[in-house]
Amino acid sequence: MVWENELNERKRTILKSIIDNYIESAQPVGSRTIARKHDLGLGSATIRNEMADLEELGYITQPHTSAGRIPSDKGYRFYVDNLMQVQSLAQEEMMRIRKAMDERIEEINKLFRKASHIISKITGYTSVVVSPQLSRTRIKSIQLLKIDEKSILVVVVAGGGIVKNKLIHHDQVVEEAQLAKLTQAANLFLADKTIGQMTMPVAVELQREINIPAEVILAILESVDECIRKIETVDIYLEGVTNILNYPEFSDLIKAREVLDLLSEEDVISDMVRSAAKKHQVDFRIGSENQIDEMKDLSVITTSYGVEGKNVGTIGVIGPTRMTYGKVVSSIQYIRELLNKEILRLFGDDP
Amino acid sequence: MVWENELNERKRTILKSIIDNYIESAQPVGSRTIARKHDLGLGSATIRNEMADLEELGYITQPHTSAGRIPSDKGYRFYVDNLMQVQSLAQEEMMRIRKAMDERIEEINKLFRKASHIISKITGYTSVVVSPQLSRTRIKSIQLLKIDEKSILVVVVAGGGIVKNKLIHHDQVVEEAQLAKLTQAANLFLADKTIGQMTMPVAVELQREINIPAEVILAILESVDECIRKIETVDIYLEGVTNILNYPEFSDLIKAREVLDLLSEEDVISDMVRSAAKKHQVDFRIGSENQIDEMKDLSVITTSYGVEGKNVGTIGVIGPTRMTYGKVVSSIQYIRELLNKEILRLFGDDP
DNA sequence: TGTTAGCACTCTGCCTCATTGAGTGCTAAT
DNA sequence: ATTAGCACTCAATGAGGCAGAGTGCTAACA
Repeated sequence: MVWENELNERKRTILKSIIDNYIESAQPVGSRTIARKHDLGLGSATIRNEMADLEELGYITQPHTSAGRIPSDKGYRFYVDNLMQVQSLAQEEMMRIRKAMDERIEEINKLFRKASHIISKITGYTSVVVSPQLSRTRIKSIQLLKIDEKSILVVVVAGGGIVKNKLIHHDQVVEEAQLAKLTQAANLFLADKTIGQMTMPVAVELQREINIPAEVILAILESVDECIRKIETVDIYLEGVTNILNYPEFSDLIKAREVLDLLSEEDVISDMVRSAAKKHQVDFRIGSENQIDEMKDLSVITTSYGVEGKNVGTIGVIGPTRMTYGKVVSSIQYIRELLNKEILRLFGDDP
Repeated sequence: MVWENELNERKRTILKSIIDNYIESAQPVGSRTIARKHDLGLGSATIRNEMADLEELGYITQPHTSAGRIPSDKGYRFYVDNLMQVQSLAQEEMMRIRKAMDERIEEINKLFRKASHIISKITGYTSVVVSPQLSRTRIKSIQLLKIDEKSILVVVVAGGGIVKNKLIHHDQVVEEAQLAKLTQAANLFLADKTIGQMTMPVAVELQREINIPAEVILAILESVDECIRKIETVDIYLEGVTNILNYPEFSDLIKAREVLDLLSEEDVISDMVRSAAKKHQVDFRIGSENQIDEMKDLSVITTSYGVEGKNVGTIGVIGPTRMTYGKVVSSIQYIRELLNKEILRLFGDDP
């Protein structure tokens, strides 16, 4: 799509200057600014000519005749692919992040929230952390507990200290010993097939064997399934939504509202962030590259974290297309590493 | 504070007209408008004089010399206390609400979220539902489960189908039978005192009796306590935050941002909504009556729901001081009733 | 042939000024 | 006690003019 050699060295330098400048100032940048600031030994008129070319090729546009140029989505795309320098974090910032992440957090959801919070603080944009999707195979055990005469608690334990439960009520008599047997049966089954497959016929057989009413067994199975579904559901930790109000591109209230509304829909976010990123890579989705129309002025930067390919979640930053890409990339990478370390600590060498 | 008889009948009528008008139009209202719209058989000049009085008494203010009047917080206060008519919901709206609440929801948190959502939809403001705070006395039972050689799952069950759990890791050997004994002991204790009191000395005694290492016992106790804390923690369901952007009083981006930031802090919200409302009453906090400075342009309307005085939570609506108080009151009351019914269904006659 | 100085032109942003309209307060008449 | 009338105030609106930033084009230059 983008013809790699379409741009010679000089055009690239100029394009980079324009974008760097625009990212910083949010103002259309003109030929004189470039000529003065980064002295390339060129006069403004020359740069004007080059800019005319860049515009024709679609990398930059003019808001109106007598204004400077601003990058187009295509321009940003070329920038992140070829021109951008990853701007490493200041020592002081790294300290700050490490310090914040260092206090041992024992609950995984708090860890994610914290990570998300830090990202939004450090970048100044909106951040998303999506928890890893745990797969069905990682269920460790199932427990059934008699709470009182009429209720049974179903507990499903997965790797990484994740536990979900559901309380069910019934009006049959069920003995503790019977439950224990059923628990055993369920766990045996689990080693083998998925619980979802353990339906009617199996239930009937169990009923004969253990003598628990079929409807109770079914209710239990349903609850187990629900717990598993809950375990498989990813959580979304969104932080710093109001940050976008800081940027002039959203000083229009209508637009701002549109974006804020968008960000309050969880499914949109999870779509948004569904990263195409390969391991250890950072993925960019710039402006109109997002499917959703309301996002044409937003960019999303994502990367995935997690151990050993399985069990991966996503970190993302959402901001205006005019984003400090270089800075965000390094932030996101740094936090990914810290997050990986913490997860390894929490999940351990858990199968 | 407000001298009930400070205002004669005519002044009241005029004040009510001003406020009704202002709530609708968001424009300062002048004497002629009043004279024309609600014909009280009075000329505009008369009304002008009355308005001058009302201003002197502090019920209304002038944004600038030649503008109409707008209500002050004191004015609104008098309005909600003495003048406001509760504007009952349209048949069609009641239908809509009932329909939305009618689909049986089995999980209590989903119920709250839904209720909150409906409130914000129907009123057009931001809504909060705070879950009931369950008290320590309502803990039903404690369960300890051996998950594997190195981990124990602590489960605490409270009334109303609420269950919290925590997984702990250790590197001692603990037998299932020992755990069972400990479970028994803990539950006995629970009937009596609160778990929080079961500390070191008791732990030592138990250790001798059951022969579980003291540190494991302590870890378990700590987890139990944490679960109880979690049960006691209220959840906050906030919906429609971006609605405030619809109102002209927040068309200033700085202000809007301030408010949005405020609304994203959970503890502020829970403070905000901590209702002084007596049972079946609706409580208003208008503008500067809120302690927080950033809220001087916001009003909060709250009421409490829940069964039989115990187990109460709060419903609240947050909006500009220029709020459609009459409408909000009836919405909030209607939804409270539906919510109460649902809760009764879910919690049943649960002790 | 590539580069650049110079110039005419364009467009936005901002300032000022006048006008309009809504509303008030006061006074005098009813 | 009420109100018509009038002078006055102030915000909002829009027109006109100016300054500044930037462009495109042309012609001259190395």
